[in-house]
Amino acid sequence: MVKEAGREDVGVRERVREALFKSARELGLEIERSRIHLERPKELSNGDLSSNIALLTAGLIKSNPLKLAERIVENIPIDPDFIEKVEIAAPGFINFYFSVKYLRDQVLKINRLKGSYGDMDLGKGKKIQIEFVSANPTGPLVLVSARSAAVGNALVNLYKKAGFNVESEYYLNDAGKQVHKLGISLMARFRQSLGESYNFPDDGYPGEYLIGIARQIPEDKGREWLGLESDVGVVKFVDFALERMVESIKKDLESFGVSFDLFFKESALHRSNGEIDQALEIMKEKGKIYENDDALWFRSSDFGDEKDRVVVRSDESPTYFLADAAYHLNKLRRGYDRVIDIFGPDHHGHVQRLKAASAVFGGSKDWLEIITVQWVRLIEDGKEISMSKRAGEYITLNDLVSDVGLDATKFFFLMRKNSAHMDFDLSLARKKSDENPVYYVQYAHARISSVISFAKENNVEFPDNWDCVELLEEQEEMDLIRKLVVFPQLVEGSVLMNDPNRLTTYTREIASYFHSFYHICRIISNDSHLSQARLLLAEATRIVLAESLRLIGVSAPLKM
RNA sequence: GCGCCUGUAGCUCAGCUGGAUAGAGCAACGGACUUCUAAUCCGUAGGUCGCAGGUUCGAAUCCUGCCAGGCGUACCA
Repeated sequence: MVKEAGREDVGVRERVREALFKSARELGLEIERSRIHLERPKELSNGDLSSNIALLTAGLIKSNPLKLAERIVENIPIDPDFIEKVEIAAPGFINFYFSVKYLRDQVLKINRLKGSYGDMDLGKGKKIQIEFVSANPTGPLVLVSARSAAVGNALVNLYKKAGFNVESEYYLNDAGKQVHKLGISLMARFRQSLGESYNFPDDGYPGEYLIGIARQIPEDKGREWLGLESDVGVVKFVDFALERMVESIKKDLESFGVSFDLFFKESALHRSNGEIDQALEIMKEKGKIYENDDALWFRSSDFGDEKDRVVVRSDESPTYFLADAAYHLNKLRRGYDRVIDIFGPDHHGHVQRLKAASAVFGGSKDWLEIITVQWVRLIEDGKEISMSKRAGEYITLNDLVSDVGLDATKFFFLMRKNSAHMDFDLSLARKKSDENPVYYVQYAHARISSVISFAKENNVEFPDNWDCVELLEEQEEMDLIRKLVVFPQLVEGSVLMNDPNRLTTYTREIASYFHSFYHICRIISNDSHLSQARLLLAEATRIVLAESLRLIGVSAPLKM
């Protein structure tokens, strides 16, 4: 029932599209429904929805677009309670205006549906997995990972709202050379902690966090590990380091408000006759493997990759790529209808080869979608903060959150589209003032909450009879409602584009429209019916704002 | 060299997958609080949408070629 209502909102375009389609067909115009494009004009004076159907088709029947538009409009079957006015504008647009009744009804609908407003069934329960962050557990989470975390988390929320059955996952690279280096680095730190003058390995991880972890190793244990044969001993250090690193990454993500259904360990794929072997076997069966220079190569270039990729090295060890391919074989077997990977920019070279592997394993063309989130630069007082991962000097997720706060961090990351390189302005994010867009939006929510409690104190209650919305007629009221009713489309659009940034922009617009309304229209006044009507509108705004913020993972404070 | 991303107001960025007069925030300037939160509102100013072609009724958006920046281009992950 609730879902139906949400779908109907997205179906607004569908209703208009259908009317256009029927009218056009009456005129003998054969046009595919899907080609009838409806958009929201920038200028309110151009209506709430606009169609370019006449412009598109006039050429086909050698007619003037304006005249054709007129004919289409003449006998268009549309409910006047829904669309009040249909106008034609040069050079041939057909503009639709929502009726005032329709808009007022939406205020009531939002009040009725509350947080479920905008829920929809786009996904039809399809099972979809979103994998993100997946940073190597060889150090604390850095800025790009933080950005991926913010984006991934928001997408999980959005897909759920859109009716998908979503699982979130973190792929843990707990095998391979980098992890080995981590162990060696920890061993070095441990030796140093014993007072040995031990040279730290050149290609080790020099960050201070390993010094801290080294201190946690009980001295007798550590000495025992050093006494073991070097291969076996290093593994002890690897395991210790991994356990602590994973623990701290999980903790950091949790305090960032991001959780995962599963942390999938790469090592699970490496067991004998495990998925890595099977993945290779399938590639061989499909004839996509050949040998060269003692190594095994995968013909990813058959699928649009720049060149073929090594899957088994000449020393017979599997590459990272083969493990990653095997991981996707595993995902495929788990029966997801779709899988989304969120990559950092340093991994974009992997996109084609992974898609190639998925195709070989039998995944359909759209089964695997890869989103690339771009780099983040930190700016302070107008200058870039330089970081060196090599030297172990960098700002972590934790540093950032404790500096500017949880909400500002997420909000800032989600203000940009994924594919845009972003400058994170620390000085601005830090400011708890009107200059900071997060507080602008949160302030609107706090303000509404405050008005609602003020209303209660003054015995203005939410009405049982909702007829009072008929008193809503001011320009600011209508403009605000028009903004609110777009919410379901925003949810849908964010999902289709795999980018939550629109929603963030939207929260700023809602806040702005509300503030204007607030200044022009006194909410709690001597007119009790009008007060109730405006209270309903304020509450509807609060609901949409709170739900939008929830989706992007930002809190909606009652007071500020 | 090749591939991916980016180039829009002084700064940071939107621009709804081709629409109508290109929009916000910050910074600048001028106004608005004895009444529900001034962390707010209203107004002014600010543009060759990197450059050049092309596609069409119509281009910031699509195509081609340049220019600039970032990243990738390992039998590392």
